[in-house]
Amino acid sequence: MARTQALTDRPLPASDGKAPRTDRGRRTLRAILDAAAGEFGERGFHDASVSGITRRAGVALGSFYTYFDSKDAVFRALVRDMSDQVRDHVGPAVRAAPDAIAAERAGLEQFIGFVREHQEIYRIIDEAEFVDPESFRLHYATTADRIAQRLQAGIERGDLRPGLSDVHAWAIMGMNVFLGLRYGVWADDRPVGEVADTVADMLRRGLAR
Amino acid sequence: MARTQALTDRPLPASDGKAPRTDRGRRTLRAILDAAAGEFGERGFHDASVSGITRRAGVALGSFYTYFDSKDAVFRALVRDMSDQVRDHVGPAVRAAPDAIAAERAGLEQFIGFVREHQEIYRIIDEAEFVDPESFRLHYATTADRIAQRLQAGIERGDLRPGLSDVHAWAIMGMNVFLGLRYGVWADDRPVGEVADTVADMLRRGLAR
DNA sequence: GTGAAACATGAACCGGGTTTCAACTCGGGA
DNA sequence: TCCCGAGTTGAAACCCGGTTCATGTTTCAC
Repeated sequence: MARTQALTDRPLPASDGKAPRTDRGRRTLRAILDAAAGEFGERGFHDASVSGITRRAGVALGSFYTYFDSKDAVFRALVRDMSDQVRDHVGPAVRAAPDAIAAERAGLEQFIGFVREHQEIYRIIDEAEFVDPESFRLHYATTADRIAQRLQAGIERGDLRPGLSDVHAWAIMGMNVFLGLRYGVWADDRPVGEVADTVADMLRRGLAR
Repeated sequence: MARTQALTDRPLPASDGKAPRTDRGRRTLRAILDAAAGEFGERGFHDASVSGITRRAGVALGSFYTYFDSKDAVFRALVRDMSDQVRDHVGPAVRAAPDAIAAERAGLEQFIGFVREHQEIYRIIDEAEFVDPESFRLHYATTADRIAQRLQAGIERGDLRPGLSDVHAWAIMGMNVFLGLRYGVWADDRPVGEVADTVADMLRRGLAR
């Protein structure tokens, strides 16, 4: 359950008015967040317990409430944090791609790779549909939006045919999410590159004979 | 929250050894299942309560335990039931399609249509990822399998190019699920047929210029 | 060095929801 | 008509985890 610090240096996501003011406090908050990712990832929101989080973090139960208002609040913080991590991990490779199809290929490849390192993101982001619908919506709406912008850029560069819409963006996102689940979380019986190649080929030429 | 009886006449899904033996019992079980679909669909698994289900069903709390061993058990029964309903609703149109791309188009069209009538399906099947992972896995694995079989048939008929694999099947399923969420549940700002046409075109020719 | 603010602790409180159960009613076969 | 198993009832036992809070400890600016 390795946790990488996100690339950009955001303030640590505590509840309003509960941001730590000393290094000691920042360390404790970090420990709680990492523990929460583990606890929620393994047991799901409902079976996860605040005392389980603090036990993993090696702090007292009460310390949790120094930084978060509730169990919901830490979950919300985690969802935003993971959403940002995905974006930061996928972005660079996408921007470095030579053309639009290659960009989508790179996006998928990076995404599945990220998922293999952070299998808990499915349990956390998907469960947000029930625990924190706002964050869930936001995550997918902005992701689809980024894809739509890339498609638009591809059209303008002449890589892609005109007339692509948000429907295409949502289709691509859906593919990526399910391929990540199947080949990143459930099993790794195919190399990431092979899956990405297959999809890139499908996006380029379609399936017809 | 209309509920259609599934096409095939399966025994009503009670817990083991708790199947009703009289008509009166079958009516009560049916009422509990329908109420459960409404309750879980509106409030999600953990906010839903057994007393909420029995209140909706108009039966006493204790009657619930005549038919189900636990809150988990009724949820499990519901997931399988909805999974079967989707299959039964989408199947006929897919089989009637003239070629492989048309079949996928029809499948998506039917699916989004079904979702618009049964928005609770996402709350129930998606939440199964946490409440009943076995059913969740089963639902998506068998769905992907059916798509893979259709692709294979399409290849043999000469509609599709050879070399399509389970990756393509999972990609298509992912597209469908997310398009159903976006254009079936979140908003209906595009006609179902338009979404289906867009995807069919994408599957046929790809996105490249 | 000192004091005040930040931080840490964990027992106890508390509410809510699942499950049990013993008493009761219903309905259909003989 | 009578009988008995199937079905119904809802109060209460039971369980469990989120949250609070009074007390003790650490940090750091001055």
